[in-house]
Amino acid sequence: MESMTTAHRRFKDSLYEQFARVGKAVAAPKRVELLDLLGQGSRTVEALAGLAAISVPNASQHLQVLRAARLVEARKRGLYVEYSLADDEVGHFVVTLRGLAAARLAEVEQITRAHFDGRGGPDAVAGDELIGRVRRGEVTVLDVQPAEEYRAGHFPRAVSIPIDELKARLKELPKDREVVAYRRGPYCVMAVEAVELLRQKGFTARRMELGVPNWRARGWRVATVRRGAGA
Amino acid sequence: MESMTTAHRRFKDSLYEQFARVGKAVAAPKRVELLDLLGQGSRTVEALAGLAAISVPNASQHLQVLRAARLVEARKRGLYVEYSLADDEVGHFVVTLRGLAAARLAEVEQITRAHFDGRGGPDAVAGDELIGRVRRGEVTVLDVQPAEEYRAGHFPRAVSIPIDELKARLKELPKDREVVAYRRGPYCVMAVEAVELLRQKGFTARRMELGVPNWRARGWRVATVRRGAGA
DNA sequence: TGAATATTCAACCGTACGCTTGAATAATGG
DNA sequence: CCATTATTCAAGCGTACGGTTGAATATTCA
Repeated sequence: MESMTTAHRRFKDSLYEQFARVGKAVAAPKRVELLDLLGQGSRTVEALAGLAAISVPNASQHLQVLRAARLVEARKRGLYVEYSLADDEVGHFVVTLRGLAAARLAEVEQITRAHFDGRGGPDAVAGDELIGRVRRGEVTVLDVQPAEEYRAGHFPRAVSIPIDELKARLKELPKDREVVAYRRGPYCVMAVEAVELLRQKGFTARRMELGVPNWRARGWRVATVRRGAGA
Repeated sequence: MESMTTAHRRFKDSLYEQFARVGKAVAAPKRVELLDLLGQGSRTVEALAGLAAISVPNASQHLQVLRAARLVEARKRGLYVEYSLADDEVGHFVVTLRGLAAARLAEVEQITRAHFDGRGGPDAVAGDELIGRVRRGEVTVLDVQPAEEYRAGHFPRAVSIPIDELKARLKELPKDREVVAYRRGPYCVMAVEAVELLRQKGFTARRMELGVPNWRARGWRVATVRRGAGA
């Protein structure tokens, strides 16, 4: 019943060895962080080292590991070396990875909750107080979930820009209004990143406390029409 | 500009440490293979060890690593321990992982090509000879790509069953006819697995030589209608 | 109770990994 | 040409990992 020739075994072994190459690439926390940062755009080694809070040589060799796995590409620009994701698919993979971790590892929620509980919630804004300000046009609500999830239901008047497209579509957001980002679930990992990115780019940004399912639980209206945001 | 408090650093570090937990889980080739096998259904430790060609204790501790990362679950059934994927999302993640490796690592294609070139192609069937036999109803053509890719274009009269649903939907395939599976691209990793699974289950199965893009290049008709296969 | 069996535990070995440190290698600018 | 700067190379250190081997732990069945 089993056609388990040794040739077939060798074939499988070398195949899975390749698959594990990309697994190894995301086996180190700092490398995942680097991929995440690169998902927001190309950066130099020094910049990445600073953002990830590691030494420059350390960042360099992490990047070389990622390059060996073909997940990032290096391009020499003058005195600097600019690293970038090798492919959009890499970004999607990292998103999938984070999503799986968030879905399966209770620790992720626990850690995020502890962090924001400790700091009270200086950048968290309750949906209740928000809904009125949105009506008055004082604030832009940003949905950073994947487009499908947005379509399944979102905050009234929210603009949909998935987290991995945010960098490229920043110009769609008005700079003069505060931006409130949200993501599904009580621990909004993506929203945190979105807020950080927005602040880096000069926006006034906060994150929303609760996600879509919670609104439903509260009986809020959940729109299904797509609005704002072009391209 | 950077609100890089040490608290925030610690938060990020512990968060990415969690993400890397699932990275570490797929950093070993044999663990990826085990996940792949479990994607086809629950199995005992001994069965997995046999299929992956490793010792039972080795399989056991690999499975414990996967269990620590919450990717698999163990359920005691009598004298055996039955392992299974903890969630469908895990299966999707593995598919994404394989897909990324296949897309980015030329070695994957090279290895697969070398394997099937060496063995001639005993289980490979050319699309040319196939198209007539399909018309005559002598053979079932199986599209194991994700449903979206199927919708984007597929072999005439092909039945769509994504590889990760194949196990559950086997009964949709007629057992009396030969099954020819295919996947996009010249190296059909998924197709190979599908063929193996089908043969295990008593089907007569082969894989198709070329994928959708190649048909287009050859000017074949590529249908867009969904046919066959229910739920 | 006791034999049989599936799985896990525990100790061990060689290697690879992540990180640091200090020197070497490009590329730019005076 | 030399100083400067960004990056990489190279060596070293402690730890963790993948795998083997043999014993210990359940659970079933007689």
